[in-house]
Amino acid sequence: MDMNAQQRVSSSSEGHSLRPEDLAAVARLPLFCDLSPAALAEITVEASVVKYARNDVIFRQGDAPSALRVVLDGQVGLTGTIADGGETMVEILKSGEMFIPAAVLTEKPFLMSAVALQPSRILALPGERFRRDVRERPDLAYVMLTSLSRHFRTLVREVKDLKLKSAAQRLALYLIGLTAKREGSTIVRLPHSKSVIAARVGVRPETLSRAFSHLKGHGVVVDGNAVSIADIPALRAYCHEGEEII
Amino acid sequence: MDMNAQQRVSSSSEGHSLRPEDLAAVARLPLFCDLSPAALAEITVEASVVKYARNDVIFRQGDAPSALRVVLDGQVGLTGTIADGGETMVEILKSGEMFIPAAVLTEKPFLMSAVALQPSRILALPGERFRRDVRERPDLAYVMLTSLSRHFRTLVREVKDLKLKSAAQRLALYLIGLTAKREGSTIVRLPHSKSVIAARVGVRPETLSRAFSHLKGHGVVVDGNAVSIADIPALRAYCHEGEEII
DNA sequence: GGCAACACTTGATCTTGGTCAACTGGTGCA
DNA sequence: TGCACCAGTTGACCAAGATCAAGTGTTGCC
Repeated sequence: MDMNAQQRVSSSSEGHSLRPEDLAAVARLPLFCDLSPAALAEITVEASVVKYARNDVIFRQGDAPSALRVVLDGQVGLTGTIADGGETMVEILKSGEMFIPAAVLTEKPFLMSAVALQPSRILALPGERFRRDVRERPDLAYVMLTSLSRHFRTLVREVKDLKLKSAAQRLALYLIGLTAKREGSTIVRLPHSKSVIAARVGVRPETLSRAFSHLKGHGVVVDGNAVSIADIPALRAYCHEGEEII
Repeated sequence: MDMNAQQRVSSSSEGHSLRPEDLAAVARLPLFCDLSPAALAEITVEASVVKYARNDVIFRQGDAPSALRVVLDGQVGLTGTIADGGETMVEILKSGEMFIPAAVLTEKPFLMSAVALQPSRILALPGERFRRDVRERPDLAYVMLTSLSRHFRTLVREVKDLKLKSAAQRLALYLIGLTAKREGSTIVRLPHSKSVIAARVGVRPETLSRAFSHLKGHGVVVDGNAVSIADIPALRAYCHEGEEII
């Protein structure tokens, strides 16, 4: 919750702004790896990298979007807030993920605040420049379009899950997401504190606790932040996933 | 629920496919009005217009996306379904709105089914062709990107509302949306049956009824499908809208 | 070591919205 | 005219999740 312990690491004064190792890291991002090195260099001319400590606020809901951001290292949470004190985690981002492209492209105020959930390094692509690049570089526009399309579909799934599924089912889906493509039985490590996960799943921490104990009946055993899942397909079936299409 | 009473009105056999008046209608869409007439003609070469009767299914959740679609006339509902019988309306579209761009661009199965809520005329832009056009025409990619960005933000708002607001507040937001930009007091006509609105807001019809009577205490009076709102800013305040940023 | 702070859990109770059922009024149709 | 059907409302009850409160570790700090 404390503001602005962040630290600009590399900035845009002379020539190219990013340190070579940062540029290399950016080139490896799934997001930008389809772009030519030349295009990438162009796009990142005015970019900078900023470090944030845990719990630093990166921007606040309502702010004007100044830059498109990409998580280079760490974790970022996007939280929606409401006047009466309600708050929820809309999304949690990890390394390699871009955030708030829609706000930057539409030049509308942020709908969410961003907080560093872990010490993080964030790439910032200034909005004005980025919008110009998108207008002038078809390759960038295309990459953005496919990325935003994929992202859009995760949000549609989110809306459906919120309207149609129980807290325990949403938690199970979250856990399945953590297992990535593994099948059969697995042990996963929870990448966040349980209260963060609760906000992400859309329940209170108390309810998350109860949802976990409910999932015991479906082969999910929790020990601290290690979760073992006995039978992923069974868990998937429990939340009706895979019957409708992924 | 009955399938395929639809009727192809103009198709893609010889030369240009659309009737001139359809092409003119397409050119007027907010979506495409920034494109040059030449570009538009190109893009719509393989397009067709299909008519659907009320309750016709346009496509089903899980189907492979064959074409990007645009509502020329009528209303279309996008519903998400779950194996155990649960169903919800994720979105309702009216004339001039495009749907399922994300599924077409990513070539992934539909996450929702589409149903004509009213007799409708739907423009279909075949997927293969459309994807090629997007790749080859920067102007089209750019238009799609801004449109999808705007759309994305409405979904983010939806997620926040579902997580943070009560049924009555979501109904109030829906009503405010109907009033568009009007201020002060207004009377609006509900554009759908109440059961459709209930699914859209994310509650049962019974709960919608009760939410309406709850809103009486906030200056909302319902008579059939005419709704009078005494004080829009007050209603907005009731659902904490405008305090957080729109 | 001892104590405060925090994260999480568990239990009791309350609120919201869902479920089931009965009823009303309109609409279409025989 | 009368009847079946559908959309919507209302009431009684139920269930999921929130809230409030107390308790258990664990961590970090003096």
